[in-house]
Amino acid sequence: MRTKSGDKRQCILEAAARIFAREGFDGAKVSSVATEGGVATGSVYLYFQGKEDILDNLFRDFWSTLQKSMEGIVTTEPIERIRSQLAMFFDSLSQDRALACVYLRDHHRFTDRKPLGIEAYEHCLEMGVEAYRRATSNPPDPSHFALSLGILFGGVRAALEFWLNHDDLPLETIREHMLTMAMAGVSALAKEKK
Amino acid sequence: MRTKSGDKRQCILEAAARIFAREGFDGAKVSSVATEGGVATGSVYLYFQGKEDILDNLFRDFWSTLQKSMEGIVTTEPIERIRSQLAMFFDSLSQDRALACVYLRDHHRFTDRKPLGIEAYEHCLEMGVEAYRRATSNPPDPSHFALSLGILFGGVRAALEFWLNHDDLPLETIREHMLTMAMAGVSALAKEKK
Amino acid sequence: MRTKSGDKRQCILEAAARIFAREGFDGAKVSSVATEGGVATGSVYLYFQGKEDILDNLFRDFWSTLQKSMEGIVTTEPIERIRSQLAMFFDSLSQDRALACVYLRDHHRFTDRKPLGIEAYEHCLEMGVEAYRRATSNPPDPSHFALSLGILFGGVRAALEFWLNHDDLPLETIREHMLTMAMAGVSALAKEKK
Amino acid sequence: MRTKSGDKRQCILEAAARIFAREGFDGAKVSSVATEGGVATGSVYLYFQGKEDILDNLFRDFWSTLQKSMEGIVTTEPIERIRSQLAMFFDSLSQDRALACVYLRDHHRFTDRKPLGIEAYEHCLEMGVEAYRRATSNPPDPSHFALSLGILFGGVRAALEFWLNHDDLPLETIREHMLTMAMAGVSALAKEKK
DNA sequence: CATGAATGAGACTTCATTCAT
DNA sequence: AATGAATGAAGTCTCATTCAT
Repeated sequence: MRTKSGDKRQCILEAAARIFAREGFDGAKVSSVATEGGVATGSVYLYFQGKEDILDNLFRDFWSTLQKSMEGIVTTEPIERIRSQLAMFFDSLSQDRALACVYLRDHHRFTDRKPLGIEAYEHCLEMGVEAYRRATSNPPDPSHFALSLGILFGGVRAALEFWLNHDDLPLETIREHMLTMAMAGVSALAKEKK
Repeated sequence: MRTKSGDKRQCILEAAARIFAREGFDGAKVSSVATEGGVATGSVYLYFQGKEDILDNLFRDFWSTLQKSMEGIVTTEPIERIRSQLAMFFDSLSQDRALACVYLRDHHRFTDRKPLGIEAYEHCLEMGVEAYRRATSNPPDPSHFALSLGILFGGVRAALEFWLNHDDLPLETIREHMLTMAMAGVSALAKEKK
Repeated sequence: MRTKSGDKRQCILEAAARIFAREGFDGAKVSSVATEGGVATGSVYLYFQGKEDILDNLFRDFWSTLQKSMEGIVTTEPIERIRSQLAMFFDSLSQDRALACVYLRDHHRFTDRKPLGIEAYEHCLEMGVEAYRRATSNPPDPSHFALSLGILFGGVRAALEFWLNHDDLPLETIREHMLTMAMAGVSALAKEKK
Repeated sequence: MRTKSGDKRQCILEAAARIFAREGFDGAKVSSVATEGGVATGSVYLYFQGKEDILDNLFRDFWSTLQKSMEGIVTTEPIERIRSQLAMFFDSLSQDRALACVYLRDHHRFTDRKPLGIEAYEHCLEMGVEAYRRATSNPPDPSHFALSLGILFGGVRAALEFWLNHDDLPLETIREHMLTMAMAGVSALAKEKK
């Protein structure tokens, strides 16, 4: 209860990110989250349905923010759009170490269980696919798009993992490195498809 | 005297892979693993120290096998070696759906806690770095190598995840797609470094 | 908010004494203690670290009480002090059948593992040794004191065991009998030392 | 299987004494006993009904031996007989540290559960009571005898406990000390009764 | 007789969730 | 709304005993 009740929800969310990052979702105790958030255990259940719901909200908020950012991309040049999207995904996570940690470790949790998951997530995916579709002038095969995107984002995630586990390279370097590789991959496909 | 059948150990290991794949490591019950393996709960502890030890062994075996395969690569051409390594990694996992599932979800478990983890794993990493070093003729910066490799393998993992979650693309297609993108990334870096 | 009632702690402690008395420490189930105490199993762990901690607290409380009683002894006559101490030890235990039972059976548990155990226990010992020292005017040999005291208390314990196992003699009789024998032993030594 | 099969039983018994002494009866694993005895786990069950039966046999053998010794006492002088009996009890146990340890810690186990316990034990008790009866010329009150004997043996046990836990006094000293105190107690009662 | 792998019941403990205050 | 004590279901691991060899 360190601030006015309005952002207690936020406190819990942030505390959860830190605790989940440190202990893993399964290893985290609701009571630890509460303590870290300066709140009583029971209060957590005033704002969330349960432990799982906290994680869902963490992800929902993340994708929501990301969606808004993505919608701000102005370039219409497809390749450039993809690049921006990857960069934004990278930047969103690299801004919050704890969240990144949780996302990289546990994102399968919401991916797996909810094929029809979070709305914002779906939107982001669509934007990605859309950009991808236009980057290649070929007959659309949605599966291929999804696969390519998946691989690209896999690369971004790996870059972020590297960032979390090593201290020897500056964030900016990692980012550029990743983008270089990713865009090379995109180009390769764009060319191949022709 | 009944002899400790090595085959029972294997049963447990395989059962564990299936159960871990379905329930996640934390969600999996040792008793479920035992049942799935056609063994009494207590027997699990004859072959493994505990739940965690099963996972470790699963990974150890995986890397061990992979290491042997990798050592069989004959090409000396660096780029070609990298390609082979990525392919082998992909192939090892795509051969065993359950194991792939576990690996993709929980590999951070052994990565995180044991920087100096499994020997075979270290060897594989070294081979990767070595190939990478020779693929670029520049002054060696180990960090960059590790980063690049990490990104590449992140891509492979993502491709495998796609395979696990979708049924619409044949494995072979996914594999080629992934390799194309990965090798494009490698080339881009090789060129850039010059 | 329900407040951690100190009375619940006491309930558990008393229940534990009864259960430990009946089943022995190793044979006792935490769940039985909880049930006997009218509490949920998990609640036991709100008040105690674990099963062992309950026993420790049982003993700690016992020695604590005994220490306070002993400090109330006013006689300065050494022989009389010893008599009072033995009587008090006897009386403390004979007041609580269950505790006596536990003590007589399991006191080695805390004696063995904690040479530097409970503070109150140490104090009681010191008081005993001190009285003993003054009862004999000879050059002090701490080991002999400890041995003599040990034997005396062994006798008290045996008397209490008799009380627990037989119903044919009134407590008071047992007490006097024991004190008579004990004090005879003390006198014999006091004389011998001259 | 370190010796010819005949004394395998004895091996197990001795191993059990050592293990029980170290770990306590409840803490001891049958498999540890087997290992310590140079025997397979299963073999233990060829010679004994189960864990408990080993303890029973340990005690049975002890009392059996003691009984034989006691029957060899020649003095007819009652006081002297009591002294000899106490001494014999002390000597029997002080000859085998492990057994003493077990006896002192766990003798309640067979005392408690078997009021009509081991035959040899009963005989020893009778001999004690008989000597005691004759040491006092009063109308017999069996309960008093049993109580007095109990107290005396409690003293002996305490002396042995001291011996096990301290190294600073020679066994002989402890023995004499104990006997002096015990006999003083006996005399006191003999006198009082008149 | 001997072996020791296999069994499975059962114990301790944890922790998500509830609810009295 | 807030609290945190209380709950009790459930999971990991142990170990006495059995039994196939």
